[in-house]
Amino acid sequence: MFQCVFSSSVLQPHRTSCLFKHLFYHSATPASQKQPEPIYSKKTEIQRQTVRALSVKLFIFSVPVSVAMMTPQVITPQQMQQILQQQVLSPQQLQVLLQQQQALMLQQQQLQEFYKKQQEQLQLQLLQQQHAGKQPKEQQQVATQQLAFQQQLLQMQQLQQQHLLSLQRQGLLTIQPGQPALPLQPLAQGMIPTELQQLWKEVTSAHTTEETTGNNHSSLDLTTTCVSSSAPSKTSLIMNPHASTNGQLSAHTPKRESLSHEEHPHSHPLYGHGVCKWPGCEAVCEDFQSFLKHLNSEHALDDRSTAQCRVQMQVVQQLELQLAKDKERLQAMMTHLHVKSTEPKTAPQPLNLVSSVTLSKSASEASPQSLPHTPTTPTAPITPVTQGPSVITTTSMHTVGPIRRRYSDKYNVPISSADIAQNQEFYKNAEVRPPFTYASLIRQAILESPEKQLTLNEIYNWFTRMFAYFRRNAATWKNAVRHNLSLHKCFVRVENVKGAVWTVDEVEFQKRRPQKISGNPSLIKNMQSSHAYCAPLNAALQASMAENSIPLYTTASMGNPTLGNLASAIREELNGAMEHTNSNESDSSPGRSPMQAVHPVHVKEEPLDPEEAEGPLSLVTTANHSPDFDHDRDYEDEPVNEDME
DNA sequence: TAGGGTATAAACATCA
DNA sequence: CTGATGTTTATACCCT
Repeated sequence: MFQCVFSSSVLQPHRTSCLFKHLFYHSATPASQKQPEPIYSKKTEIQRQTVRALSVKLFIFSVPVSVAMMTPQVITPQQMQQILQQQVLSPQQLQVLLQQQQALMLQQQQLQEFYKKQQEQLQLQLLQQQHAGKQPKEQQQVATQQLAFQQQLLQMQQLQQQHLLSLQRQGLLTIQPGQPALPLQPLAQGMIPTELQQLWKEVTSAHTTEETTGNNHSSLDLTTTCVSSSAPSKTSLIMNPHASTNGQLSAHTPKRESLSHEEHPHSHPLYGHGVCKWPGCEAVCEDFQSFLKHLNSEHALDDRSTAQCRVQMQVVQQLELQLAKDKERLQAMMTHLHVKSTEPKTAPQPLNLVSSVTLSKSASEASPQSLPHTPTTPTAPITPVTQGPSVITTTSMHTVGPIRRRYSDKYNVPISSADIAQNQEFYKNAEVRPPFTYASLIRQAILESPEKQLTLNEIYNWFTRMFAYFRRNAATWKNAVRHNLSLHKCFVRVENVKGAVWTVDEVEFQKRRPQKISGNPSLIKNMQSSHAYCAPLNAALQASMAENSIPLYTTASMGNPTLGNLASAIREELNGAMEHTNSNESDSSPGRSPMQAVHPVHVKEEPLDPEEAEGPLSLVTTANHSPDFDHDRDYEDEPVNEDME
């Protein structure tokens, strides 16, 4: 029957997003034994993704990725996720890569130091020239030094290119020529902080005086402006060789071109979609030739270009700094957790860096039925086929049979936001037990209904529709559903014409969670930052994204179905919260239509289920979930005339 | 260790 | 009588 219902039912995915928010706290790996692995995997995975994202960004900023420049469309969060998820590396691989990266950064830093000195010297000389009159000889010297800069720059960029290529080879970066799926350039643009963009304008307009009047202040200003917290001593300059294609240094241009544009002779990191990508320029260039012309004329080696390069350098440095920090964190996490995780386990558990974050519905879609009956593989979900050799730690859990799942990690191991977003589709197709309590699911089902009320059978249907897992063991989970409906006071049975329906009494939530944040717009942020399950995202992805002015929600709203869902879910949650904050009267039973003769057969007075408590906007509060809400549920039947005829 | 929360199982009642 | 729907109790496990 349920199979039938499931297969024939019409999905209503538009409202399901909000479920996962609510239920998130209840998220837990229903494993019956404690498992450090999932913890390790999830957090480390996110950290790893952060490092990866930073690497990508870093390359975007520092190494022109020609292909990336060709696709100026806005990168979608999904694509970002793609970027983040595509590459699955073993910790060992990761370590090697990190070491490589660090070595490279070291080299780069040394070069930067060199540039800094050279630059200061150059500025000093320029100053002297201004005061003492221009001497052709010195000018030549300057030019020679600039030439040296260029060469050094080239070396550095070559190093980066090599590293990039090596990364690509190892699968860490998947920037493939002609792969429009990963338009990175917009990402890079999006990452430029707004202040930085402002800075570009300032530089563009006021560069000359700054650069000429103070040989040291200008760079400092730039530094402090765009890098608020990083070492301001770094005034080194990366000069784009292309900025120097104005003649005297043209000899280097082909060399560089050959580096990154062999395959795409007309692609240029500073040129994309007919627009000059020089920071702050965006001049329209019909073709590549005109672009080159523009480049040579407008972005020649002068003070302005120098200053702009400096700014770009700061951007790169900032990213490098962040990358280094995140790498460090990741290393520490891996080291720490690896040691820990191997301790309690009998068998050394491979690090599951492929967390559920990487779950894609593709796997489940591919063969949902072919999956072994694993009712107990909670959040160690069925891993997508795409995982390949990566290690999965289902850790013998999926053979335990239909045992009771324990949400041991309920408050400790948050599912990442990516999980939230992906869960919806994932659980729809994969027979993975959703890490949510029955009560939460029931509540969600009811709240998603147009009338905010469902019959028992409709609740059943919702379960089977939304979760492939509930296509099995119907007797078990249906019994549980009924049990929960009866047990929890927040579920109110009302009789209408058609029969009995179940509603959710949101008032009970309010009673229970007086500390709930009321509809404060900033709540979204708070929820994100403070809620346990959002922590990983904040700490890692969001940090790396938001700090670079990638507005999570803006991005989400740009079309990513997953993050978009999250955003909308939170919005929805907020709305629901507001709705029900001022709705002590109106919407205690949301779907209650006036015409329905409401006969709450069973008035349960105290909300008991903590799951319910996380009603709208209880994200934060639920994180501090205290189990003291469940008192006085009255088991004793109040003889309310139960007119269940 | 106790208490609370949840899942699971099952007995029982009611009703169409 | 049977199946669906509810209610209640018992038990186990996990977490705080």
